[in-house]
Order: sequence, then structure tokens, then C-alpha cells
Amino acid sequence: MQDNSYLSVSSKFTFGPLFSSSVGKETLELHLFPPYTTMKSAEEEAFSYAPNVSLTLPLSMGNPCLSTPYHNLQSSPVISVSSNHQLGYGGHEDNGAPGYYLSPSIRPNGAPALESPRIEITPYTGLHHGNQFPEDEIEESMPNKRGNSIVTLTLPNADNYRDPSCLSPASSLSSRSCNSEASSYESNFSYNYDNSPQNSPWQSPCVSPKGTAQDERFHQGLVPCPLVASPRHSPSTSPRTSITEESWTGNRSPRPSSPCGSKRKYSFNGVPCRHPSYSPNHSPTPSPQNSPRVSVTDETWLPNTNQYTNSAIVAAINALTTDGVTDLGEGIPVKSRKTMMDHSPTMSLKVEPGGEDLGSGELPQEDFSNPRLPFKKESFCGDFLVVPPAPYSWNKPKPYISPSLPALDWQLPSCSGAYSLQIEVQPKSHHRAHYETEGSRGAVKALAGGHPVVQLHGYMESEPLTLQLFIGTADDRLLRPHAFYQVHRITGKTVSTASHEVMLSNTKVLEIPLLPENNMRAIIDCAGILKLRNSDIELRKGETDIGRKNTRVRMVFRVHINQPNGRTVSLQVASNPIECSQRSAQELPLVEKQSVDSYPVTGGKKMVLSGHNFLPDSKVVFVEKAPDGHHIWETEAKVDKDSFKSTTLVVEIPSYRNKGLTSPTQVNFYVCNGKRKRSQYQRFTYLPANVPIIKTEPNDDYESTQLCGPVASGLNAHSKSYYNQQVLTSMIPPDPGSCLVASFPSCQQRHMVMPPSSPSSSPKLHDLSPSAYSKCLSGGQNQLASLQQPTAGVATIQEVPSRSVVVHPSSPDQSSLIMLQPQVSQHLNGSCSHGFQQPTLCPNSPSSSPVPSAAQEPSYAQAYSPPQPVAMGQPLPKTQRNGSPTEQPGPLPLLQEESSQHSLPVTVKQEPQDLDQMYLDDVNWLIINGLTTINPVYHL
DNA sequence: ACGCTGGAATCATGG
DNA sequence: GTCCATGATTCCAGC
Repeated sequence: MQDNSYLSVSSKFTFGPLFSSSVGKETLELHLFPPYTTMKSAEEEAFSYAPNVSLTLPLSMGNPCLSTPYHNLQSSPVISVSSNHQLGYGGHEDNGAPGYYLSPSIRPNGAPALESPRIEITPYTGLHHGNQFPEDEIEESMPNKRGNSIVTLTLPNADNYRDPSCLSPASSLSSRSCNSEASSYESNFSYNYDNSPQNSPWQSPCVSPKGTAQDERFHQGLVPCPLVASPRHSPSTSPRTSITEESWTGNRSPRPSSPCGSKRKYSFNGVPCRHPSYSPNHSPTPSPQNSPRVSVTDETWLPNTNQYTNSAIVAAINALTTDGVTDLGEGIPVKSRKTMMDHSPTMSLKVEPGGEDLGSGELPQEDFSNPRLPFKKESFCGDFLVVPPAPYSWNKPKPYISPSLPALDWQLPSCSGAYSLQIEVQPKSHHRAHYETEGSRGAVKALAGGHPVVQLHGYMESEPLTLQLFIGTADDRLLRPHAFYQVHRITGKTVSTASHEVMLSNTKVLEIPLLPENNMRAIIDCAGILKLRNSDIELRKGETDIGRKNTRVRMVFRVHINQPNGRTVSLQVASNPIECSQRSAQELPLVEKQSVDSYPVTGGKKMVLSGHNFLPDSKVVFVEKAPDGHHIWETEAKVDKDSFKSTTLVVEIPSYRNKGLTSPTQVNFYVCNGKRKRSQYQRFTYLPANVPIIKTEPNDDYESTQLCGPVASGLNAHSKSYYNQQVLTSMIPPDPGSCLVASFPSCQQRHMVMPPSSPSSSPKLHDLSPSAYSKCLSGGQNQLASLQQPTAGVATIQEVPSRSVVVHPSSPDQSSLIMLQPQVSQHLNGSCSHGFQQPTLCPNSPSSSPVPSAAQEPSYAQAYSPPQPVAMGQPLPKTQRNGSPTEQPGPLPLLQEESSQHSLPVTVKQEPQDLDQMYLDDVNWLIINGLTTINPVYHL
């Protein structure tokens, strides 16, 4: 599993890798990697772009655009790793392992630490926060302290690190298993994959290791707490090991109270959060990974860990000597390893009843690590053939196993070269997720009935691939696994698509076969959405997201394509946002489509909005926000009440405040049904009056054409609302390069326009518009893809081969380069607005969202949040203050220009923002300031 | 009996 | 501290 990933070490990376993403996704580590040191070759190949910026995002390869924005953010962490251990690096998603600074002596999991994981951080710039370690926490109080000093991190007792939290998000078993109070708690334990037929022998092996991995992750964040140790250690056994439910619940009300409030407000330094960590929910955490099925008691568990450690060491050695052959199994005891590896080294899992065996023939580790080896492939295939397909089982296509698979929170492009991963049929905008306490609410459906369809275009090989699916965020921030929702595997007669689950970090991933015989097309009728209780997640160590009103998700699909040259192309595409709450779905107005995306400043044209929950008295408000989130213009559009329908609203485009507009300006509008019932921001672009109007509508069309041919099409399908808008279509310079460099002028304009935050903003994170992500991508080949997809990112190329250095953005090195943190990224988004957002951002943490960044609970962006800012702790969901450092380079200037140009009176309407919003803003502001001051890096 | 829904009661949180 | 609105969760009931 996940752990494995980090095990893999290529000889190349002598140093940096230590931090491998696997180690700590969220940890600073990744960031720390000296950009050029480690992956140099890779970078060279991949990131030629890497501009002058001290930290460049490797990602840029795929998308030129990417690089730029990030630069700002990037810090130039100088980190010298004295240790050698470089095991960790696999950028694997799985790596749930939290980045952690290992103390020489002990590993988080309690196992003896590898040799010299001593890391010295020299000038540490703010972005990273070192909270992950206990010490860090301590230091949090003295944020600055870290800054410049050389820090040697040591891990305290492993136990302490153990993150109690592992929810059982993954459980595919229906929630029913869990009931009320303890539901989460129990459910966690109860999730016995054992019960499920799916369990395969190999899982067990995974368990321990995996648990370890996770633990590690959490550890980072974990504070040494006495209590912590408990449940987790003995996952399978009795959840209650140290802490009984009662003890936990003791005071708890029947329902777990949501930590949010207090957490957000009071726990800037994260102190308060610790408490939560003890919550039964967490501790018990029977995350699938830990798989209860294997009864692992502390005793058993520990031993395993040791083995793990040992093996890890061996693996590390091997890796160093073998030139990068990644040993997936490293962390795993040898025996286990084989099995594990067979499946999906990367993840832990739950396998489908038939599925598991498949393919699993035991392959030499090398196989996984080095896809290139022909014989391996063969062997692999051979196994496949041998295994008779079980009903619903699918021969698991050769899983792409690479130590360096990009973490789930990495932004990837949807197309690269000839390959294009597209969502042919988008899911409905609403899907009521089910709680663990409920039965399944079925698979996500398509708007027109049926189910979403995903297809990989341009793939001509005969070898089947694995399509990964997970539930991602749908807010402004970078696409990443959603902390409060998990994909839920649906099975039954009505399900035609085989699938199996694996856990990557804290994220459940559904693996679906993409078969050549099916045209590399998959009907996603096997995926439902599970809602995790906010309180369970928020209490997780390191979790900084809040669940309240964070009910939008996107289905994220990924595919990893091994290429003859040994590289692996990773593509990702995200669906349109899906509202998962019952209430919101019933009450909030939703705009799925708008007939017009852009129009001259004169306005006057009728625009038809298609969506749901429109009311006769619904209002449509156009808003323009400054980078700092302030409304600089707001006006209500006339709604044609006569043509009202609950699903259609006809409005007259209002004239823009500045008739002298010289360049396209993006504003937003939303539908309002009442005080707190507003739709997400929809984007609209005002064009200079004298500019020839390019036909933008119907929306549906344009995307496909503009974007990468095929790719776009998928997205377009239904609602374009999000996507469409973004594209400034005609206005946008085709020039891809524009986005690339820091200057990305084209993007800037857009940025400027864009409102940093969504209406609902902040805390709520509602603003999903995927659109934001895509636009800038236009750059190279990939542009298209990226454009369309919210997820836009850089194409990732991994070198599977020995060196294994992956060009993957994910690679630690790269990550180091990037350093972007979620928070930042958000800003970036804003800045690059449409462009891709930080594609490059490769937060180290694989599962950013879920992952606890450890110490810094407060930090909003869990894993990524900058250290210092983090300390401030706050969620910065979106940022209103786009003006933040990141954006400044681009957008701000523009704004200024415009403003200056526009002499028109600006109507500043201070919208009564929700308090929480304000709160967030303040926080953001603080953070931003902190970042700017703290991180020189931001200044490019 | 089970899975999937739709609806709604009940509990929490925040203003 | 109480009341109200809004959200989150849990329950129920029907198909």
C-alpha cells in the first residue's frame, strides 16, 4: 500500500526524498526538497520550464501555465537533509505517510526509525509548517522560531503520533453497521472488510503497514498525547483499547458535536484541536486501511511495524543500490508484501470478491517498480489470464504501480499528447450522499438518467488500465480529496461496472477497469457518495477543513498510463460539482447553465439560466470583487418573472459599471432565493463595447471546440455553468504561453476579474467553480484538457524506470519546488483564475484534505498550509483576499489599472457577508500578511 | 430482507 | 440566555 510508495527510493534521490510525499504528504518535507538537487534529471526533462524562480513547479511541463502562479508561492526552502534515508519518497498518493521528520530513533509508528532521518532545515521559509511533529506543535507557539533556525526534528514516541483519527470513511460497507453515537467509532472498527468477500488475503498484510502509513501521517500532526495511542494501535482488536466509547462519549451528546465552531474560532494554534483527536471516532479508526480484519493487536501490530521498518530499510538500501527500483513492498513484511504488491501496491484495500486475485500474481517487486521490464509485464498478464474472472470481478488491469504516483491532491491535466481523459456524461448536480448510519443512497446518476461515463481517448494499447475515482472538493481551492465525503462502492445486480476499493491515505478510491474492448470507456454506475460526519473529520488531527456547508464535491477520475519509454502519464478529470446535502439540494438555487458567458458592457441582452430551485422571486445579482474580496460593484439584474420556471430563469444582462472597459473583465453573478440561499457564483465576462462579439452561446458548444477537442466534449455535456464561464473564449489569447510564465498576462486579466471567493465563501467553501481552474491552461497540448477540467494540472510524467524519478509533479523534488500550499493555491487560483490553478501544486500530502497536516490543525489547508500562517490557524477556505501575495504579481496590477481607468463611480456595496465569512477573511488576511512577511518566497 | 429513496424529525450551531 | 434560522444527522416508511 501506500506505505510502499514511500519505500521506493531511487538512487538518485539521495537526499530530498526523505520527505517523500509518502512520508508526509502534508508535511513540509516535500516542499523542502531542494528543487534541483534531487530530481535534477527529472526536472531537466520535465521541467525545462523551470524558470528562474527559485522554486519552479515541475508541473509546468505539461502546462506551461502552471508554473507561473506558483512561483510566487514558492518558497525557497533550503533544506539540507542530513539523513539518508530517503526512502520515502514516492510521491505516491498512498503515501499516506505523513511527512514527518523522523527522529533518528523512532518512527511514528513506533518502529525504530530508520537510520538517520535527521533533517536540518536551514532557512525555513514560511510556507512549510512544521507542525507535523510534536515538537513542532510546541514550537507553534513560537512560530518564528522555526523560521530561521536549523531544525532537527525528532519523533517522539511513536505511539504518541498515532493518529487516533482514522475515520472509516472508506467503508464501503454500508453505514448501517454503525449506529448513532458510536457509529463512527464503531463503524470504523466494524468495517470489517473481512466480512466482505472482497477481502483478499493480501489485504491483511497491507493492514499493518498501511496502518502504519496512516499513522505516520497523522503522527505528524499528532501531538504527543497520552490518549492518542489507544485505539489505533489495536485497530482490529478492540477498538476500545485504551479509550472506550464511553470514555469518549462520556460527555458527548448523542451526536457528536461539531468541533467546527470551537475549532475554528479558538484553535488557531491548534491546541483545542488536540482534544478532538481523542475522540473515539478517530482513535478507533478503523480505517479500512488498518483493516480490522486482520486482528492486529498492539502486539501484533508493533511487530509488524518493526518488520516494516526493517524491510523498509532494506528496501531503501536496495533502492539506493538498484537504481531506483522502487520497492513497493518495502514497508511491508516480506510475506505480506507479495500479496500486497500484487494488488495495488499503492493502496490498501478492499478488494472485490473476485477482483483481488486477479492479476495479482505475485510479481517481483521490480515489476511494479519497473514497468518496463518486459517479462514482468508478461508475467503479470499471465496471471491475469490464469485467474478466472469472477462475477463482477474484473481482471484488474495491470495496476500502475509506481512509487511516484501523484498524490491525490495533485493537480493533473486531463489530457496529454494523444491521451485525453474525459467525462462523457456528467453526473447530476445533486446527489444526496448517505451517512454511515444510513443505507446506501445509490450510485451517482447522470443528469439525463443513466450514470456518468468516463472515457480515455487516444489510448491504443491493448492493455487494460485502471480508472481511479475518488471524491474531490468542489470549491475554489485546488482539487483534492474531499475530507467529508468518500466514494462509496455500489454493488448489486443493477451495477454493471466492476470495481474495487482501495484506500489512499484517507481517501477511498474506487478502481474501475478501463478496457480496450469497451473503448476505454467506463460507465460509472458503481459509485455512490458517503458523507462522513463533520465532527468525525474535523476532529482529526491536522484536519483543517470544516464540514459545515461544505457539501459540494466532484467526482475525480484518474488514469495512469504507462508508456513504452517507461514513463507514466497521469491524467485526471473532475466532474461538475455535485451538491450532496439533502437540504441544499432542495433549497439552494443552482445554476447549471447560462446561455451567455460574455457580453459587451452595454448589457441588455437576455440570458437564460438553467438550473434548479429557482423561485418566482429569485434575484440575480452581478458582482465584481476586488482581489481582496471586497465587492467593488454589485447590481441586481432584471429577472423576467413571466418566464419563470423552477428550472429556468431569464434575466437581462445589466450594463457594466465601466463602459470604457478596454479588456474583457470577468465578474460573477449568483441567483439568490433569500438570505442565505444563494447559488454559487457564476462567471460572466464583460467585453469592451467596441469589441466584436464572438458568439459564445450556446455555452454547450464552445467548450468543446476550444478545449481539447474530445476532452472538452465530455465536460460539456450538461451544465456548463462552471466551465463555460471560465473560458473567456474569444477573448482569451490562444497563446498558451501566456499562462506559463509568471507574468501570464492573459491570465491576469481574468484573474483580476475573478472574485476571489465565492459568495458563500469561506467557511463554506461553496464556491466550486471548476472553471476557475481551467482556463489558463490553454498552453500546450494539455491545455485543453486542463481548461476544461477543473482539475487542470500539469501533465505528469513519471519515469517509472529505475530511477523512477518521476517527472511527476508529484515527485518530491518537484513538490519541493512548488511548495504551494493550499492556501496559497487558492490565491493562485484566483490569480490565475481560470487558468489552471496550481496544477503544479503538489502538496505533498497525498491526501491533503483528509490528511491532517499534523500539528497545524489550525491551518486551513491542512497539509499545505504554511507553517506560520498555519499557526494562526484558520481555515481559509477561499480567499477573499486574493490580493494576497500570490496574486499580486498579476492581477492586482490589472485591477489597479482598471480601476484607474474606470472613472465610473464604483458602487461598493459591502455585502453583509456572513460573519464566518468575515472571520475567514480576517484570518486570511492575517495569513496572507503572515505569508508575505514571512515568506520572501512569495515575492517573485 | 435488503437496497434505495424521499421526507422529515431531531439535534446542533450560530446569529 | 433565549429564540430563530439554518445545517447536519438520524429515522421512518414506501417501493
